[in-house]
Amino acid sequence: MKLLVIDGNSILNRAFYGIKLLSTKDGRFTNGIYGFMNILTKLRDEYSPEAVAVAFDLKAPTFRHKMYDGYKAQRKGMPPELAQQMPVLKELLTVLGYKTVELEGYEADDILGTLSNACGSDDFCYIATGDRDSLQLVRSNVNVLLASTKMGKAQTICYDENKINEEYGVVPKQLIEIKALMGDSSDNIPGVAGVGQKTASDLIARFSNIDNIYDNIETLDIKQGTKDKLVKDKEMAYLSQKLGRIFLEVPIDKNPESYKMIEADREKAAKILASLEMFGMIDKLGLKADGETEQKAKAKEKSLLLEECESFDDLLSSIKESLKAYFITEYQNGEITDIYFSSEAKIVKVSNSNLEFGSFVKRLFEDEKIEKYTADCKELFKYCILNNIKIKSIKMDILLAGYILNPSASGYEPQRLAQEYNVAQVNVQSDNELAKQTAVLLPVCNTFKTLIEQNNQQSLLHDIEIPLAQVLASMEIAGFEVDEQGITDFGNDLAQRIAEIEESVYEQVGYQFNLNSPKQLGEALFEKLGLPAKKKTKGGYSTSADVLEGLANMHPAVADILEYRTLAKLKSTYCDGLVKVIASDGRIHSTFNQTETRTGRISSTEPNLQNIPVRSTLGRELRKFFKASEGCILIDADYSQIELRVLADIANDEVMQNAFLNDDDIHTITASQVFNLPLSMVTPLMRSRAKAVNFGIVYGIGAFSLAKDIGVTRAEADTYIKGYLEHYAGVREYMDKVVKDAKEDGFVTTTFNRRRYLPELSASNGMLRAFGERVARNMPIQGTAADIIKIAMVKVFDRLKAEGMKSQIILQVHDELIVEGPVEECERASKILKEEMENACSLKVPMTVDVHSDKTWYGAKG
DNA sequence: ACCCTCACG
DNA sequence: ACGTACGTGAGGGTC
Repeated sequence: MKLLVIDGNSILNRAFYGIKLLSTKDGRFTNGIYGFMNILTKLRDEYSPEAVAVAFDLKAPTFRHKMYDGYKAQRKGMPPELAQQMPVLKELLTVLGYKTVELEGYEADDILGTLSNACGSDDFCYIATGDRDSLQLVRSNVNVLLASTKMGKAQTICYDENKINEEYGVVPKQLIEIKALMGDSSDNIPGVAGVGQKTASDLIARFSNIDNIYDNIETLDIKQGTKDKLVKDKEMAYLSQKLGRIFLEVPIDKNPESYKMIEADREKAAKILASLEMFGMIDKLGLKADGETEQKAKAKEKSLLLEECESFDDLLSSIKESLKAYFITEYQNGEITDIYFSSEAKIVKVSNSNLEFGSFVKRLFEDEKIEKYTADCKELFKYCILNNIKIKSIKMDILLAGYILNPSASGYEPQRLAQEYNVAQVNVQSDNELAKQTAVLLPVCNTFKTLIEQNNQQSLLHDIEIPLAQVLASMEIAGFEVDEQGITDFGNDLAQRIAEIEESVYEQVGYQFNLNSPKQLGEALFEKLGLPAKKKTKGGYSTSADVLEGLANMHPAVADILEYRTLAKLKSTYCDGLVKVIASDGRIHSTFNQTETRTGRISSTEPNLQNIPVRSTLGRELRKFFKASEGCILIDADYSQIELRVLADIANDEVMQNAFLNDDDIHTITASQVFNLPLSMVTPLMRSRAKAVNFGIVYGIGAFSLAKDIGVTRAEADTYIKGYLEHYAGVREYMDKVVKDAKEDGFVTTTFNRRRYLPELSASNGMLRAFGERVARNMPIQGTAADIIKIAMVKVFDRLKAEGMKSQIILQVHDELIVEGPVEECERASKILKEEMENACSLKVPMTVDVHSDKTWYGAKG
């Protein structure tokens, strides 16, 4: 009989801490159960046990507590987020046909020991745990599968007798003796004071056990100091031995046969998993076939056929009957290879195999009466723009809708969405991946339509995100012209200066090392040069710029290192990095991701054009190489203080609104409020501190961080914040209310109904909860600003098109739009930008936009 | 794969 | 006692 015994508490703990907090929409935490089931299925697949027992600890004190008051004394109980998952896990395991074992007065360890001990020579026992204590149980037919989360990835290492000898140099039973001497701080087992892992292992390797040591202590060849320690704590050593020895005779059913898995109650198991929103797990455990809900049972009858399209005309007329086209498109090198259409009855694959295909696509896409339901319309728009097709009536994009419904999801593939939203599964009689994705399109579209309406997010989807996808598509196609030679030359100049600095640093430190390695740099600065190390990171010394700045006047090498860092960053990321991605048209075509950020902003990758240097004089130079093409000009339009204006609006703070209505300088006004002085007495320093407070407020602020940011004491920072909230009473009220509402609702929203769920708010971990609260305060502000510029982008795009202009948006940087167009359109385009951006929506304060134009980005950026 | 650092709003 | 502002992406080092 092959038996698998699992330390339930230990594995659940590993699972819980191994992955980030997951919760259902109504706030029940599930990450522990999720991780546990993953580990369990992995073990089951890998070791195919015939019987499985899952052992649990109970809260009640054990025989060890009676033996020693201090046992596990300082150990904290499990956090409620984990505790609440425990009964659910036990029930789930039971309905899945696994035996759970627990007994008052004993730990899970003792149950593992008892069951493994009961295994005879015909049996083999695997013990799965995350606790090294169980290694003492290993023998010829008992192995321990030790779960660990090395490198963030869950893995199990199998320990047999050899492996233990390799690692500890002793036989498994001697591990008890080692623990007797060294103790176990996590269980509060004392051991012998002053004897640690190393000494304990050496002693046991030489003398086998503590009896041998204590019986012959006078004559043994041990250092006198160690001997004294051993003698002094002899009693503790024997107590620790007792506490550390796993008990092998727990009064439970010891017959391995009794733990054979029984038939799972599939329906119940599927129901539990569904209530935990673990639809993927239902699949993984194969619970679907006869475990569906009624809805799914209906769908089960559906198993669609995959057919090749034979006649474009026939397909088109059948689509015209319903006036709805559900399809997913596959591309290669900008060309469509296949389109998969789904209907209630079948999946039809249309291949781009002959000349008729182009006209079929055009007839379909341009037909306003045919509603399009699809996934990833940005790619579709790109294709249409490149092929001069005016696509109309996109009614649904489940990628964008999925993002709108939950911007924190880890992916938006159709099948994943189908699972996550418990949509009826539709089978396809084919292994074709896209056909499978297409099969769920129709039901997902139907579900999403309802959900989007329930959340009142129709406008967000239809008026903002779907139209925006076309704008982003055109921006990606347009790209941004750069001066390749200019960047290369700039990079070469940097390289020269970098080499000089490198040389100088090596000379000052006294040896060569890799300046790019924070580890080696830390050693050089804090060990070789002996500079005082203030901050530490997980890996060692922190060498970040703010630490180095504090050391700059203590050693001349520090300033060199700071300069090296700046130049190396410019060279590698911006010179080398950008030159690498210049396309054959001399332009850089970034990808704009519309479903990446949790706040509603877009992001830019390969390359990221949203973080081109601007703050430093030298870095800013790079923008001289971003230029308008021949005969064209760049127009840069950016919102002034958009986030604070949004805050003034949604917090309904009259003081702040008045400042914007009067077109006052907001930071100066804030300074006069915070420092309680007339405007005329605000100094530049006060203004800059007030500016930091304004930023801080938007981010959800803490006095500590503000103090660090502007270099004042924590108490001073605290007075600033207090003063701020006193004068901006509306802001104070908003900040409290938004957190309170978020705790009730489980999510926050922007003015345009974009949502972000915040399970962190119900965490018991104070840090995590505080994070949730800051996010609750920040997301509506950052998100509303993101919504506003998206609206503006759509309006600008439509206007430029409607007026037949050649000018087009080529980049967005969160509060800034860059348009490229013929010089002669400059004036008109500038006006359009300003108008549409300022009037994208109406807030209780004006939104002002600054517009500049120039041949290069450097010049156009005001 | 993850950490550290640093570029942007 | 501990860690500490929101949102991103990229490059280089380290394990």
